[in-house]
Amino acid sequence: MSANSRLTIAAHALAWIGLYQRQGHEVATSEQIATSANTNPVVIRRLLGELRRAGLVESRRGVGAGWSLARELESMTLLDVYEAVEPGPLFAMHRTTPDQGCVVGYGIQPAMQSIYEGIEETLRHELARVTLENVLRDVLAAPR
Amino acid sequence: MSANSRLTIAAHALAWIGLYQRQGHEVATSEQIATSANTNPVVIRRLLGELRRAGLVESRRGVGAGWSLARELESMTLLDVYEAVEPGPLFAMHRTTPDQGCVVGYGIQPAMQSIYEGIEETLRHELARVTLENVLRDVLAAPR
DNA sequence: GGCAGTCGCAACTCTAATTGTTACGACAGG
DNA sequence: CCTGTCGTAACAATTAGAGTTGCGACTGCC
Repeated sequence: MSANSRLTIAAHALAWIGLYQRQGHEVATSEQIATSANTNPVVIRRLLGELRRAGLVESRRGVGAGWSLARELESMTLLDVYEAVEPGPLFAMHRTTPDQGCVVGYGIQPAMQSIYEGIEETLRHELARVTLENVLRDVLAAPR
Repeated sequence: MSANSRLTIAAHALAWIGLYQRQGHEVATSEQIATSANTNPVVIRRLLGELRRAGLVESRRGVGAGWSLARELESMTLLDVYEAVEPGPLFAMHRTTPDQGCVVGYGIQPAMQSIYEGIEETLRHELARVTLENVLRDVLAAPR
């Protein structure tokens, strides 16, 4: 599983913007964030675009353009970020419909679906317990 | 996320073998299971091979060959299956190392790592609560 | 009004993982 | 020896994500 660093990069970007603003700057550019995350500015803009749609950040255009937080880091959780950047469910069903003439083939999808839903609900709960403020604090607490 | 139906297919196969054995048969072939799951027998053999390494199933070769359960369905949980068939962690880090000269780039990976570990631990707990016997019961309970 | 810096977005390539397919040797019972 | 099935390797097909390039849109400043 998981060739999927979207949540990590999104948290990185938010922590970076938050810290930068606390240092007195108004906006951060996708270029600066991309340098810190060691990736391409367009990748950052795409992710931040999804976060903007979710109401977590804002962007300005024109000269002195860039990104800023739409809310305090304390009020954002990893669940907000997860829902903004992760499209699909955690576990997938069969990619082709199983044999509906077989008892197992017929019943397996509803069975797994409801099991998976319960698990994803628990995952959401866990993600909701971590705020981006927590993340930034942990980041700054790393020993040098 | 998730172009990943391995856990689903593995659970399907185990439920199928379990039910087939309860109907009095000794072994199930990868061909039969593949028909029920609507996929290729080699895909099933590969998955069951991983489950065999984990001690969940056994295989016979020669004439009358096939697969059978190594333990009762009640004693297998989705966690056993998950660990047998899913290689990596749920969430990935950056694919390239972030800028170690930046405070955020330096601290983000340990921070996210420890958060993710806690979340995966919770996920494991949830998966361990569901036995394959539960799955088979749910499968058979599907309304026709 | 023109210039410069940055976002917005589309289109494309590159890479990696999973799945599907084909092929063939190994094995065991009749 | 023949047959059916596993074991496994090799390769193609599919998909998702990440990376790149290009260019129009926007806005503050000169």
